Amino acid sequence: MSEKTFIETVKLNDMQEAAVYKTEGPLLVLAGAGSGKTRVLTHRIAYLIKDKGVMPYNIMAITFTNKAASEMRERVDKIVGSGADQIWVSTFHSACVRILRRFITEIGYSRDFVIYDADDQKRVIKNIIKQMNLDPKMFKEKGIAAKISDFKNKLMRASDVREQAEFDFKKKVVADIYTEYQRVLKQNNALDFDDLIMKTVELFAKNPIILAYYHDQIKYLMVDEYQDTNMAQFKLIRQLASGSNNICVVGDDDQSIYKFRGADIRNILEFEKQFPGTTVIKLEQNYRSTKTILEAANAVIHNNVGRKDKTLWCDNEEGKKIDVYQANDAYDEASMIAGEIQDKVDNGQADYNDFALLYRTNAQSRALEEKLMMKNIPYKIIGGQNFYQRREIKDILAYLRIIANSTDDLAVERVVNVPKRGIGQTTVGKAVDYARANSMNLYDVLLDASNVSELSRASAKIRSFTDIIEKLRTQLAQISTNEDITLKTIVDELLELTGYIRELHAEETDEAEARVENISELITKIAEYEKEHEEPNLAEFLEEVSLVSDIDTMDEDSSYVVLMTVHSAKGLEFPYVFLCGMEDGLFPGYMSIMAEEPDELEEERRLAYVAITRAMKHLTISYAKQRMIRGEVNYNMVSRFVKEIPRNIVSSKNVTSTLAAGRGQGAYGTNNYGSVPTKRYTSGGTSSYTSKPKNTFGTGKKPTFGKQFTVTKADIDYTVGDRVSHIKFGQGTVKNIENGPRDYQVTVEFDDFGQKMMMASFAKLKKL
DNA sequence: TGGTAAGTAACCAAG
DNA sequence: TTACTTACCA
Repeated sequence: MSEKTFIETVKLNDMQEAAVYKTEGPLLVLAGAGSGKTRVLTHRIAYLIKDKGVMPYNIMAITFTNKAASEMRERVDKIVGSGADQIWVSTFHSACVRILRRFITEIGYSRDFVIYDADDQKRVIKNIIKQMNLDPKMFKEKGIAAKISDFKNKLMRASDVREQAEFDFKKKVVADIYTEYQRVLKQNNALDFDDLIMKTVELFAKNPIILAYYHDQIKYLMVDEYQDTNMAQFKLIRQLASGSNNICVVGDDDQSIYKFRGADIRNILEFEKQFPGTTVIKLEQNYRSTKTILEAANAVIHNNVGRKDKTLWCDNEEGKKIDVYQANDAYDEASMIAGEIQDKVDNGQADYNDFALLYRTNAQSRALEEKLMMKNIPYKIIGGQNFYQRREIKDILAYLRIIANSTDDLAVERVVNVPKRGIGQTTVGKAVDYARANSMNLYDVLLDASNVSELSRASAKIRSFTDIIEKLRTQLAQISTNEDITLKTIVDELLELTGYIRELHAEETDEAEARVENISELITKIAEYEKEHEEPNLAEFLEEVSLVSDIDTMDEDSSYVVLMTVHSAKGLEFPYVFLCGMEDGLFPGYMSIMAEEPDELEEERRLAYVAITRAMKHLTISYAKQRMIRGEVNYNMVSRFVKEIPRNIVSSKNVTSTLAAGRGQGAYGTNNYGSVPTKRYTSGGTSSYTSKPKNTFGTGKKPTFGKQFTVTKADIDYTVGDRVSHIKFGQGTVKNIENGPRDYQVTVEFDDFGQKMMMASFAKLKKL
């Protein structure tokens, strides 16, 4: 760290600076929440390029989401001006795809492989279980999929599992399923997510020359969110770093929250052992949150035993106390939150995108969504079901996959009878059997159906399917020569030939209409892709799509409240955070309370720590006295994590509403709180009980279709005086339309709900 | 073969 | 509560 010519250093503190200048050799940066680790990474890259003269393409940075990757690239770009596009910034998965697309033939796969998601995996496993005549009660596809994933994260092949199983019957069967699973994937020319990492490690292990090629390229390697890497990822990093030994990892053991999917905290705790000569730098100054929020976070996380000792501090203002609300049920909780948001926005204190609603489980989004919709607050739900996992989208993509890759049997199985064309289970079963018996691809069997006696009766129907595929394939082949044909026109044609949209319209339900909208969104995405790429390529599009996570679609510039799980929120920050459903049994989850190992509870506590530290200005915590879970009403106590927050920085309140009123006493001051805990764990046992279903106060309405609401200026086809319908409020008459800065403000007099003012793009009004 | 009714398992988190 | 599977009939 000799020369400090770098302009930006003025903005960095000593520790951050040290991390930026320590470019050679292994470096472990233990970066507490909000301590500016992204800033360190971006400045480090900028320093390498500007001051050390390192070529951008000699730098690689690995992140967990595409969003983090593109942000990093943007920020580096701002500092260095140009060349940032040549830095290899990507997620583990896309980096591996890129490597495998080039070299996977070396380990016996074909370069045009497709990527199977969780849904595809389950289908494959389900087929195998059926085919092996196993008891589906004992072998559930989800459980098996999780096991296989675990094995792969530990780089164990099926043969390794089998060896290890010895006389363990069940494990042996699992090994057999795993073996067959790999065979099917290979036959379908497919890799699953875990394969992407594992096969890359395998490739490098088998082929030092290829690894050397990457060593030549990657002189400086950086890894973000290192605490969440699993064993396979660790091996990969070690392989890549073994060339230059310039490896910098950034992470925080207190924010390790992905143990359940194989993350191994030892990767960060034992980094120094794995990379001798490591420099360790701790970033403990928080720039994100108020003193109050930080104090709460520290108080909570200090109850964990297995952690590297450190304490975050900050120079920021004291800030307001943390609000803790007791609500009667999830609907009260949601109303309270929606009300608070609306107040702050109306006062001009905040914009919608300053708010995040965080919860432990995706199911909690329902009540919140409903109340937000009631109040016309624009929102976006992140996670749960990803856009590309929706049924209609997967159907269309399956067609595209077949067109692009005829060996993808799974895709064929999925849509051969979608929309219905009279090809039933029996027929598909026969075709699958025939294909297996003759080691053919399913699609080739279908093509030849008229010559297969078992299929002759259905051959006309099968023909109607293969004709579509063949026609589209011909078009795809002409895509580069005939300028009238584009990916978009192929999809249009696909929808036309299959009648997919017509079917949906015929249903005449809101849900079907939402699906139609999703499909048009998909078409838009395809068109965008084509615009962005010189030589659009269907396989490449499918690949991009399969690696998109839901968080990648979040857009800070749009004005909406975001709803997501605490897991999804890792790495993000928001001025105002609502942490909902803080009840023992929900957060921490029932399973972790019951677990014998304290590890599980500690992971939940880290999760709570992550949640609290997302907040910049103010944190509101809420819990409900009763909550409906799976049709049963649960009565839970306030979360033990809330009790771990010092009382003097908490302001507890009761949510009063027509429903809660009269139900008596105070929020968490009186009934549930007990004494301020100073000891590690509060008294054991379960603090929640469940009653049989009884009358619920909920409205019984369900606003949730696939579609979500984002704010882009809408095209509106109605004017003042028109009759319109709203998804929730029913019919009404348009009273006024104002052209606002971002969107049209529409005032509608609803027949049943009175006058409402709403944003056009959000309200999705339909002209009648 | 496909539609509907009844039955049942699932909600813990994600790429 | 909801989504998905199984059972039975047209």
